[in-house]
Amino acid sequence: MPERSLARYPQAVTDWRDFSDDGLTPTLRAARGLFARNGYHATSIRAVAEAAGLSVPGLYHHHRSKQAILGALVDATMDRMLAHTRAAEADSDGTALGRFDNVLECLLRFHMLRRDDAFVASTEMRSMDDTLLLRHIAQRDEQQRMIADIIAQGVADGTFRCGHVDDGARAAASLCVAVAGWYDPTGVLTADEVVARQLDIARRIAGFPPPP
Amino acid sequence: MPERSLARYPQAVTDWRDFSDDGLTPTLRAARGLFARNGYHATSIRAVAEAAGLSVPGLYHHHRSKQAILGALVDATMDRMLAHTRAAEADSDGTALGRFDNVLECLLRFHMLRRDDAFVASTEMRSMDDTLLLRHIAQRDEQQRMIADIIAQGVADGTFRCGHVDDGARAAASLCVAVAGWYDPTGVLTADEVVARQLDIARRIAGFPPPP
Amino acid sequence: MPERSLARYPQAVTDWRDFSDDGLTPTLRAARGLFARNGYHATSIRAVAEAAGLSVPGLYHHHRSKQAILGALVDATMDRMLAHTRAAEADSDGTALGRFDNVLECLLRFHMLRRDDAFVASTEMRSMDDTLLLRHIAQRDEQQRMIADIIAQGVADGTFRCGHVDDGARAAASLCVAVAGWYDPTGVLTADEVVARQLDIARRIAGFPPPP
Amino acid sequence: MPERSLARYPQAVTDWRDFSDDGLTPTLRAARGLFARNGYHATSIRAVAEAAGLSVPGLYHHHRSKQAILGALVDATMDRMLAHTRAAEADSDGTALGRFDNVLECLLRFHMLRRDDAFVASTEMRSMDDTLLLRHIAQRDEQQRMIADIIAQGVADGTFRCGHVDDGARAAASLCVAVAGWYDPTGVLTADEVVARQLDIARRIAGFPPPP
DNA sequence: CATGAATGAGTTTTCATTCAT
DNA sequence: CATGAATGAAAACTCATTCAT
Repeated sequence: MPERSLARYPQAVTDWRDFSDDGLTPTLRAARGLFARNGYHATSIRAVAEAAGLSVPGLYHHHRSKQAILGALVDATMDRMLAHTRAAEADSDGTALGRFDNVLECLLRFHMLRRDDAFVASTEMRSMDDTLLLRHIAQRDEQQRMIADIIAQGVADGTFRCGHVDDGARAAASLCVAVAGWYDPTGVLTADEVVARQLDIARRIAGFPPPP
Repeated sequence: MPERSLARYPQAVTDWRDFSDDGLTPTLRAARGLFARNGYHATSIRAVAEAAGLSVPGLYHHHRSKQAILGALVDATMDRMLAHTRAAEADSDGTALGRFDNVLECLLRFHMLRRDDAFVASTEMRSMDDTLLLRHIAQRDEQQRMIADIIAQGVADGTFRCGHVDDGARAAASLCVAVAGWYDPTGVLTADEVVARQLDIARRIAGFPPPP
Repeated sequence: MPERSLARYPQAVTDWRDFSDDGLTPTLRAARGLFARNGYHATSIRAVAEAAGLSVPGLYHHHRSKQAILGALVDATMDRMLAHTRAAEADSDGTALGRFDNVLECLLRFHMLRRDDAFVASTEMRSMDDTLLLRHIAQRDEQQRMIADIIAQGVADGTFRCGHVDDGARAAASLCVAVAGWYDPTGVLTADEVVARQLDIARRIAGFPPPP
Repeated sequence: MPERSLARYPQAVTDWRDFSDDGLTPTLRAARGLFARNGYHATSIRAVAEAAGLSVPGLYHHHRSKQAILGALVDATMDRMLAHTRAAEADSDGTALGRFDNVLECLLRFHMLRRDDAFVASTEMRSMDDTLLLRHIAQRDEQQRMIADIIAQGVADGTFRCGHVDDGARAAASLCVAVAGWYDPTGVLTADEVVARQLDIARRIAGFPPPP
């Protein structure tokens, strides 16, 4: 049974830094690559089937429509993102800075290592039907609320200085999302170095260290 | 003759804060709206013609292809963005902070007031043919270099503290681009308030004020 | 073994007015309903399987093709129609009017009570392959010849007055067939009342009572 | 402009016996033939286009969907049928028998000479969408009411004897409709002879001449 | 510039049917 | 018989584009 359908919530995250297994079926992997490179509407179902090594009706055996493929992809992506960032937060020391660093590092790695998945999820919002879009937005907002909560803790205890917590959280999240658009795994910088640099920027967005 | 084609470089910018006139033909205005809402590939040439109040052959009288419409739109957008940010910089007091504030405020206003234009230009890169894409990237990079130069000046004279100038410039530029994705002109905050908040975040990205 | 395949000729008819048991397998019952409502070509084999509570390969276990399903349905319908009308005739007093009334009443009840079966058989002639079509036409013609013989007897002995016996037989048969298209078992008239009214019309078609 | 779209109501009928001009566009003529021979669902839009000498998109230039083609065909058919039967009635001497003979003769000729049109309209009711079906049924019912009115007049003045006027009208109309299913213009009988025989049957259905 | 007509190549989706297990 | 997977062929329909008038 090669195309096991994804459970909505993946098994427990053991290492929140590990994104080596994408957990996707061949079909979704094929769709992800094509959607990322050409866009949803510029990708034909024929091309997806071909890339997945299936005939067109074979593909429809697994997914009832092109939109359903996008849905499965986006759901898997957002589920994984939330599951990992939650694990990262749980793995922290509980301080504002500790939580912030873990969650932001996790988000950065996710957008670097699951580049195409993340790119599709953030780029194809216009291509999602209403129910999928609502689900996606809800999870995106949940992610930002998580960051906002952390910043608020830091502002309260003096770790951060940030006038508008929600704006800061959005900017920090956007910073991570943007990484999926330019990060090149074959580039000169190591992944760790990229993470360090972007995390430094994220900290400044949150107002760390606070000026005197 | 309602559809005067755009000169490649618009007339001199008299007020870099003023984006009230988009300088677009009805056709480009129609295409912009549809491309922004539905995406390039999900927009048919017929829909553009209809929204522009033209017949299909009439539309082809003005633009030789669908791609040429995207090209004209993107070119106009990037030309205007660069022209305004250059004017904003020239209008500054020449200090690093003065140049930074003017350029970033200009970029923010551009992405807020020319929302759809900016959104299409940044979203439809995958839909651009090679020559258009190169042109677009060159102008985007020029814009980022401009910011990087300013940050570098500030780092040199102690105004900013920023370990990696290029990363900072990209993050600041991305911050502005992201605004086009969420800014709602009918929202509760005034445009000036949004600009102030985002400019504050941009300054922190550049490392201002520098911690002791 | 729920899906016993039909013998070509059903067991002897004990009561020619009784159509309570259609003698169909679940598959044929499902197909009949869908063919009647949507038509043969608008009905998918998957829909038939689902309505029959079978899997698609399970359905193919019983019938070698979609066409074979139609064939089994039409054959069963025509066999039953002929068997019942023959029984009705045999049950008569042998006079022209007695034979006519019995046969026509039987035909009318058949088209009312086996509505969908009759409707499919008469409506889907265009969907039958050559051999099935020939079989169907042969049985339909046999039915009409039966009526024509009866009318001819009545014309000969003065019971009926009908210039063109074959035309009359066809018109009488068509009258019955048409009933399957409009009869509503939930309507205000009882089945017996409908039979009486239509039989009256059929008699007039045959020229009974003859004008002086 | 080869494909003039049909006005909903054809020009005034000058000779209600004349059905030589079908007033159809080449597309509708092609569709009519294929729908009549193979049925709506068994006819592909490709086949219609080919038979009409058009490419597939060329066909869609004239009709927005396959259903719209059926609609145009059925509407034209029913409009023509009603227009001619009204003209036939108006052309009568006003007596019940005169009206009846004219209207029924007209209906018979229509179903003989516009065989395929009539056959499609009566056979493809299951393939019509709701609005088209309602329109079709309304016109069919109007036709039957016309016949019922005439029979009622004849029953009132003693010309006809018919216990249930509506049943008689339906049977008479069905008789005509059935003709489209079996009439063969190349057969041995002349059209006039067929009309005469069937009209004779129709009169008997209405109860003419009344038995003493 | 509008109208009207046209088209090759493409789109997403469904069909009847088969086969291994 | 069910499940699950598969497929060639075809379905209805749309695309960007062109051309004559």
